[in-house]
Amino acid sequence: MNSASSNLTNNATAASGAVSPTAGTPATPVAAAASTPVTVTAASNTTASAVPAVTASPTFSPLYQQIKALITQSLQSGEWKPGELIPSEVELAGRFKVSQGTVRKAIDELAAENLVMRRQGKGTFVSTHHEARAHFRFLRLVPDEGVPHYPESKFIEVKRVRAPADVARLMDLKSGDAVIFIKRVQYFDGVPTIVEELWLPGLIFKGLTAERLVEYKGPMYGLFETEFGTRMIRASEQIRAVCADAGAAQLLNIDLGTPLLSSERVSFTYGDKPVELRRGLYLTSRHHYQNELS
Amino acid sequence: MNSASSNLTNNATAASGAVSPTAGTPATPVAAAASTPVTVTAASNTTASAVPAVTASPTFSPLYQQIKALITQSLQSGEWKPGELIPSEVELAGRFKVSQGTVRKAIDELAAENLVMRRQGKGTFVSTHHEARAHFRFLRLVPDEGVPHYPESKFIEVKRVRAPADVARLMDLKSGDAVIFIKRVQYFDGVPTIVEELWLPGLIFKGLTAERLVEYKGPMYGLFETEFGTRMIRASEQIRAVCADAGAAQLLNIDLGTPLLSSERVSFTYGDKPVELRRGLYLTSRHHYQNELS
DNA sequence: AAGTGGTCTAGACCACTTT
DNA sequence: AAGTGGTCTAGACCACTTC
Repeated sequence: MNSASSNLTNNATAASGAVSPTAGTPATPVAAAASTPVTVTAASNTTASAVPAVTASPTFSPLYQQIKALITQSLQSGEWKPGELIPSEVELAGRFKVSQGTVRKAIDELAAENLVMRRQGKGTFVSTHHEARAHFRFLRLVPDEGVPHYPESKFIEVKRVRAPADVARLMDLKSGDAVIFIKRVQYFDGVPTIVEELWLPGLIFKGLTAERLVEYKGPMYGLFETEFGTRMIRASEQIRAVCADAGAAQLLNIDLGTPLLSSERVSFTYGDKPVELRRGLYLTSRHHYQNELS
Repeated sequence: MNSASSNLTNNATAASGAVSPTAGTPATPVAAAASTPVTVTAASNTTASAVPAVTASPTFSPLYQQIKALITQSLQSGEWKPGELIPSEVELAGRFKVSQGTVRKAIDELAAENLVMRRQGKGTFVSTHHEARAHFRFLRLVPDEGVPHYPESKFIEVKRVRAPADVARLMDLKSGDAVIFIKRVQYFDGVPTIVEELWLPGLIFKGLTAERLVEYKGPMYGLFETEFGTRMIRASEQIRAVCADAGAAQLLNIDLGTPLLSSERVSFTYGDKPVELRRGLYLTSRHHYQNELS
């Protein structure tokens, strides 16, 4: 069932008749018959751009954006789980009482944001981090020669701690909040290449243990997605060049002072909520960070 | 005038009548009345994916992709120059004898690739590197604190040389071909932060002098675009961490061995043709490389 | 054959900019 | 008022997958 407040505002007063000409009147309520036909002013936008403080224009948003927000809600709530098939365009069009073209445009954007994947003839699927193609979306380190492949992990440390001030600030927590700290080394063909430290909100990742991490093969984001219902959507990364300190030098088996690529990355889930801070040091003597600019 | 061979193949035999049911028959030839109505099999794709050697399926491509290719040709040929307004969607639809929706979808993709920019109420404009928003598309180095702004350039060296083997390979030239070599340092607030070396094909950039570079204010890509008719479309970048050698240390006024971000970037113009190799060393003590992953 | 996404059309109206 | 891009609809057919 679609939760309460979901009234679509058609600010484009559709083409062919039947719709009352009064602007702002919903074409028809969504799903569930009884629902107060109040004009929605972009309030159902969980994902979208922050709502400007007060006043400002009524913030009209096109129908397809409202549909997109509704679909996103269903993704976030787990109504359709990662890897699963979502309802067809025609069915969604019927459910939302809009044309298929409008649903299509909504899904087009979701597909562009990698939240869903379309497959002609089969349907539209919820994206998942359990796929070869998703593995390298956030890991851009590739070997100078040979084909990219996923590294092996060795966990150094996993513990619950109180969030230091800088970590808390980046993750939108309060200083001292419980967080899970993970430190690991990753190996390409047996060569230690990445040492990274992760912080995760304790509230969300309660029950995450070293044992669970070790026994799980594959990308951590896959584990997070299936075990903790938290899917990483996008990330923001800051890259620098630094010198290896004693700790990194030992773990990566390199000389003190070797130049390393430093990456500080904050990952976000639905609603632009930060749910991971990751600080990595990359050895780039046989690998490089690959970026496509456009 | 649209050059010869531009016949659209409508492999979707449009909806409402008038079109002969024979598959492969063009809906109607494009522009210029007289043109041999021959079935085109994606031959007019200059930009697109390489045409598979021989045989293989007839390589159908949707109408909007063919329109996109035609528009791209006009952009490349300079029929519409950077910063200029291109014909309206309705006009293009009329010219190509397709519906406005089809032109729209073609332009949508061009806009997504930053080749054109749409402005509601005004029209669609050819993108240009002479814009504030374009300045940071390829330069991702931003200050740790304060607002980003464009650096000042000081040119160290500008000369014609023969392409070394590695440069030639990356730029799709023959070893020994004439190239223009440029070395410069860039300053943020007076602090030397970037030292970079560029190689450009001598054939295209004939007449590029140190004097012209020095007197020109603004991003080099702007100069290349207006003076040499070569517009950079996308780039591929490899990033590493390295130690400052004697030359870099002197130019950046830092200690020998200071860690620097190394970027090797190949930029491409229309038709995925490489037209610039740029090797930069970035001092990241007060700046960082900003990347958004999604 | 039926269902799904993908393409194409034609026409309507909205939001925005300029005349 | 006229022109441009932006949204929305309804219906047709194509390409692909599955039954």
